[in-house]
Amino acid sequence: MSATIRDVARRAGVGLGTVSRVLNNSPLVSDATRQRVLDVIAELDYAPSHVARNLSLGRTQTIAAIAPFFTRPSVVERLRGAEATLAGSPYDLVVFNVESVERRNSCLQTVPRRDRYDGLLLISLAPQPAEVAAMRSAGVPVVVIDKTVPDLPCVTIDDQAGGHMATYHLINLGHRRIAYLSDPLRDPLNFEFTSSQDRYLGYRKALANAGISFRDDYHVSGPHDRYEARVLAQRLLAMDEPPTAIFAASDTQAMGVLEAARDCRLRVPHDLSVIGFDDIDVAAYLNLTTIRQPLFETGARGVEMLLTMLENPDRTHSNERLPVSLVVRGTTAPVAG
Amino acid sequence: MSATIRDVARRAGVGLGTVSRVLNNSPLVSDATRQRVLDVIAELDYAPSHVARNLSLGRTQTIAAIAPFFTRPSVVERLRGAEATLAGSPYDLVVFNVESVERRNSCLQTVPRRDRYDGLLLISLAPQPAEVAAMRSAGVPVVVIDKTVPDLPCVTIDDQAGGHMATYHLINLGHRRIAYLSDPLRDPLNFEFTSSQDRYLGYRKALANAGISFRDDYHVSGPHDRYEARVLAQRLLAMDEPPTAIFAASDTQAMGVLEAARDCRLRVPHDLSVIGFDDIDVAAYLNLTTIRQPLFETGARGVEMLLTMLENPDRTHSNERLPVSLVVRGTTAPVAG
DNA sequence: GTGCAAGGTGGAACCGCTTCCAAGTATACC
DNA sequence: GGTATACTTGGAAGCGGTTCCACCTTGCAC
Repeated sequence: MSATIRDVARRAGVGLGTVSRVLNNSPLVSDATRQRVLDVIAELDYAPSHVARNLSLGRTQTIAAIAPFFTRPSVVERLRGAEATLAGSPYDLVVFNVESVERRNSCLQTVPRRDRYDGLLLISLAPQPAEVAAMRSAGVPVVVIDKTVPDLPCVTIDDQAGGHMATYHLINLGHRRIAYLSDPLRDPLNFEFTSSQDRYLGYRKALANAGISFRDDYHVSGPHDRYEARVLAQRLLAMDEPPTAIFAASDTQAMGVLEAARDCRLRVPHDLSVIGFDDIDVAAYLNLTTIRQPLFETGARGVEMLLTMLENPDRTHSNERLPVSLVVRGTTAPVAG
Repeated sequence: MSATIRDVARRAGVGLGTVSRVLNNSPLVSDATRQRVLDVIAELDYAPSHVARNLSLGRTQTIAAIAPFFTRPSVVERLRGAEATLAGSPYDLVVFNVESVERRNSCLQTVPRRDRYDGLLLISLAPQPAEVAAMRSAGVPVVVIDKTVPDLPCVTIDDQAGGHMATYHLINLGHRRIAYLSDPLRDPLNFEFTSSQDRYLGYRKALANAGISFRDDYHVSGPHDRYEARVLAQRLLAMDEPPTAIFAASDTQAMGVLEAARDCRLRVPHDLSVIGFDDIDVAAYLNLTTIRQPLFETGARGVEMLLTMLENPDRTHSNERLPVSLVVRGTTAPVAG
């Protein structure tokens, strides 16, 4: 079908090794020979076989990314950061979308294979110790994004600080009855705590610092979903003593809260303050006050770390924590007198 | 490092060919031998090298997808459909995100290589004739999603019917002053017409059928972006004789229209009817009337077509057009008396 | 003129798998 | 017992690269 290195060698009247050296920019070729080989390559429209080269070199030039719920804006943005960073490298990015525990398990079990991928990016997915051990013994470099996993380099944000920041902002506005609406603190997909848990801790800490006692009934949680959040928020707003502000663990859930406020004919922010988390694209559109986390950057940084690990296998990598910031928009205001 | 087929053969006391036959479920192995080999494979925790097998078989087991603007909900949903369908196959999905003309060109030039990908999925991206020719001569099977390209199998929706449907819905509600807000009808990324163009034709046709004369100043276009759409809509609403209904070529742009309506203190749908296109996730949240197109399904269907092309290289594939439907929600209403 | 380092070069061996052919071993049938 | 038939089986060759070693030139110092 297509030309091989042998065709080039024959045509150029040189040996296989010489063509290979030209291809790999080895200095051990005379200029004249190099030019001749280059000419033949152009003439034959020859391109070296990626697969053959990889077999010979014992690599795949491919990085796998496993991420839950593709469609979540936060995940997409992280993926976008990863893709953008990889675009400047010779690596391909193959993606796996996880939407069930079965698929999570099968991906985590089958994907980390040294002969298939040179590196693995785990987005918002925390492997269990046994799975970490399997990855290690498979020899696949792994970087985790948006989760902290023992023995694995991680890129995270300071969820606790974010939770504190959000709550503190509300307290500063005079709110005392502040609810927290989140995902379940334990994540069925990961058998471990979610970032909602850390944001919760920040929330608790901010309350405590301000001398506001925590009310159990002001914390509600349910699936990461706008509709679920709406129902939860409706429940909060129907209480005898409803909160004057709601901190949602994600912008998506904050959207559900806004919807519930509308259902109850509450004006935001006059009757109810709402703050989200993530600063996804729509947050600006909704004029939603939120905690911004650098989504794109975590994806990009994760890939950077992975790439340096590939170049330098023995260097160990520590965790990195990217900063969050408060973005004040129009859904939070001083508590109504 | 890891065990090879030779290790297995030696250990099981059989030949290379026999192990290979066991791996490939060839019936030409006695049960006793097969079991022995299987035992050794389990014992050695052997897994055949993907790369080596691919080199030998002359394939890559990889499909590339090139898509513009990852972050657009419609693109993500298509990608999700593609990934989900591929998950049941032995193929990997590698993704390329295109956000500039340069990257578009470089992707379209470098990705279609037979030795790198077994198949190519083009999402909302239309190659030019020269590029199509290059793909053909490279021998890479290609399926196009959301664009119609001569000589290439395509999965599309009936944009013109959708445009007609949206406009007809508004006319039915008594609207006569109906504006159309869209992307530029010509797409800089694709050097060709966009789906906005076909929706535009449907819009024009519906107007004509109803005996409503087309007004040039009721058609505005700009980049596919909420903010741009907002500005465009503001301009429409500031006209001496503003439209009573706006048909936006995408839900994302419809969001900008809603925003502009809010800016102008217009109540939707009482003062202004708004209809979108796509039925992305947020549409339901915004209670947006829209034209639903099967995004996930186009991705899935595109992959299915590609897979059958891979199995059966000589069968030619025709284009497929998936149906759209009107989803009436709360942003359209009879024109105010 | 000889010796030697350094620059160029060819090609066998190898990466790990599949495939195909030759050959061995039963079994069946006459 | 001989031979045709059907299973099994081993392993060389090939997929298309890279690498390493041996070998050949040069050029330069002595």
